[in-house]
Amino acid sequence: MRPKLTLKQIARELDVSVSTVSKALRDSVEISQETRQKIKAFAKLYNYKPNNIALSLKNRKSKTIGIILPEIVHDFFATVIGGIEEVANKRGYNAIICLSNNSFDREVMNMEMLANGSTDGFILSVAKETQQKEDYHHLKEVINQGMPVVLFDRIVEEINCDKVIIDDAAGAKKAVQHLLDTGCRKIALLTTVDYISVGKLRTQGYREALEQNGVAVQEELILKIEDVDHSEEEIIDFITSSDIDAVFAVNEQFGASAVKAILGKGLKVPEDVSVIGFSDGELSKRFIPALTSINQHGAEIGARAAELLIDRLEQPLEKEETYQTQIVETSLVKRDSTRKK
Amino acid sequence: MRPKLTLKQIARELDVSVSTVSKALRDSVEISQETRQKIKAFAKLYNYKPNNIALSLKNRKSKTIGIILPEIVHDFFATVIGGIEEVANKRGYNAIICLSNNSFDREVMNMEMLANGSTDGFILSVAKETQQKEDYHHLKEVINQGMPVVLFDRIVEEINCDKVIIDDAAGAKKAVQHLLDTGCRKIALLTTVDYISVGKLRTQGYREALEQNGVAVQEELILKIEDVDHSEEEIIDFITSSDIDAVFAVNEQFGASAVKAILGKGLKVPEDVSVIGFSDGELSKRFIPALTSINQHGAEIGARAAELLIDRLEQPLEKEETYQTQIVETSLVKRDSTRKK
DNA sequence: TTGTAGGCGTTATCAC
DNA sequence: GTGATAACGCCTACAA
Repeated sequence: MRPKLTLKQIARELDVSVSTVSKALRDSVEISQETRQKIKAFAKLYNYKPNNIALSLKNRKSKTIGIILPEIVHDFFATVIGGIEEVANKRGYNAIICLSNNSFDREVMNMEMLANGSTDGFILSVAKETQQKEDYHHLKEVINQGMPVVLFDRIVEEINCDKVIIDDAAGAKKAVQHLLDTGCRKIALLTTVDYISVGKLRTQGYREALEQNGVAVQEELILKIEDVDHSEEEIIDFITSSDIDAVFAVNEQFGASAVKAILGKGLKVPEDVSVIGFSDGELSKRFIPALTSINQHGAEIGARAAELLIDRLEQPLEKEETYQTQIVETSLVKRDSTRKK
Repeated sequence: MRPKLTLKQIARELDVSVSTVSKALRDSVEISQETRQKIKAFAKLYNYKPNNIALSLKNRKSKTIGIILPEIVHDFFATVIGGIEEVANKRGYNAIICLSNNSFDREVMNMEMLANGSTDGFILSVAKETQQKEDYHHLKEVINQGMPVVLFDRIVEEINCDKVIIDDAAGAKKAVQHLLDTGCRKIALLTTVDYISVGKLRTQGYREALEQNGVAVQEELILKIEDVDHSEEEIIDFITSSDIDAVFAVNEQFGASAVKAILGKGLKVPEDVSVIGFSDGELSKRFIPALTSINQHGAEIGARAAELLIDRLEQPLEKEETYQTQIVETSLVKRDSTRKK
């Protein structure tokens, strides 16, 4: 076992000073060609790599961005990570991911841990529990210490920072409009409880689309799901007892359950009932029938969030605090769970 | 904006020395009750948190474990992360995740970055490309430097370290046996190319099950899929032109595509053709029909890997190098894509 | 051309 | 009971 090589060891080995080694490795002209060659050869031979921790401490920056996510099983978050990593790596940063599992405490813990030097800034989507409690002291704290934060997807209006969101309401409108255009009138909405920002916005888009098309909103066609773990049962009960010709679901899981409920009722998709889900992930693509859905362009969101964050990090001085909110457009992906026009 | 508080600042503020502050905060009896109180109150008031980077540098350990995964869209890896985090947090460690995206270069980059002080050890599943190239110098390097590594799922036989695997071959046998027991005889296998260790093992289990039941293996019923991105087309072509009464797929995506192909052929699942997939994720659960599958117990794998790693980290001295390979048993989850006995 | 000294934030050791 | 000093690994003015 050979422990990691340090400058000091190289110096001792080659009988020069530590600073000579340091300079030589950074190709400083102060050092003679000869010594430089010798030192670099030695370092290469023994595969010297500077210690990141020491560098972070010295430079007071880690060239690392922290990503904190509520969960990871959803394709959406997985694609966002991809987008972040691509930009981050291109710009010389590394990304480390922590999960809050939708728990407020874990979110706070993770942030505190990473904020203590491990990370130069954050990209995060807040936990469900955090949105419920409306306790954002950890975000404020970090921002206050001068670490930039970029929120995405599940954002917090009242926090002053850069944000990347999708046009949730517009996306929902697009979905419902498509249902209306293909002849549906009794459109059910499967959504989350209101404290989830995106659920709320998508619900709003649903309402607007109906109203603008002169279709009355029927409150009994709206199902707000609280307990995601038992969403399927709830959805099946709801759909079995409702008279509908379409379903708009705020995520693809709910969409899949809706199809199951409809088929279970002996009806056909899309002939009798059309279905659209939000989030265009694996499930939508692989499902039978493949689900028409609203694509959130996760990679794009991640990429923009990363650009925004790194821009902030590298801006020499914080000029006028003009935080941006970038909006990524969603798009409708037509598949087999809705009718042709 | 108020930058992070340091010991030095507290010391200056309270007009004591840095070491006094340090000791007071760690409740050293050397310091008088009075000063201790005062300092702790101040620290609390201004929310002092020690700088992790400095601590890491000083202690030469980070209390952090690095997780490197080939991808994240698969539920399997997501559940493994959950298992790791739970154990890690319970034992006072944090976990940071990096993705290789199945690229050799990214895997190496990520390891080198994390190995430079950010992490005390690794838990990883190697990238597809790495298994193909059979280049494991980065693993050897890190182990050589005294950092423990635990491999799981896609492991490398020739690397000497702790491992956590599932009984891939036995799991596959279990699946195929179930198909045989429910009357299937012409069982197709949808697998990956051989350099993927788990694909190879599952293929082996398939063969053994057939042989032990006196059913001849028909090579033309085995499809080795190279390009996962176009797996669906390939699977549909294959199934359309094959005479089969069952499909065993080495992952749930392939299983879902198989069902689509079968239905497309005008046959029924499971009446005409049964389907079993490996990995019991969201897709299997939500699919219609819900897929019978082999559960890999990802959380259990993660938990064991973390225990193994932390044990190594905390073992005072490395006694006799007796690396373990722990095997987590899979289980068959019967759903609606296979017949009842 | 090379080396010395100081500092990033922390803690352990030893001196006062 | 308190403080100065050195060290973790690295970098950079400044001195020699």
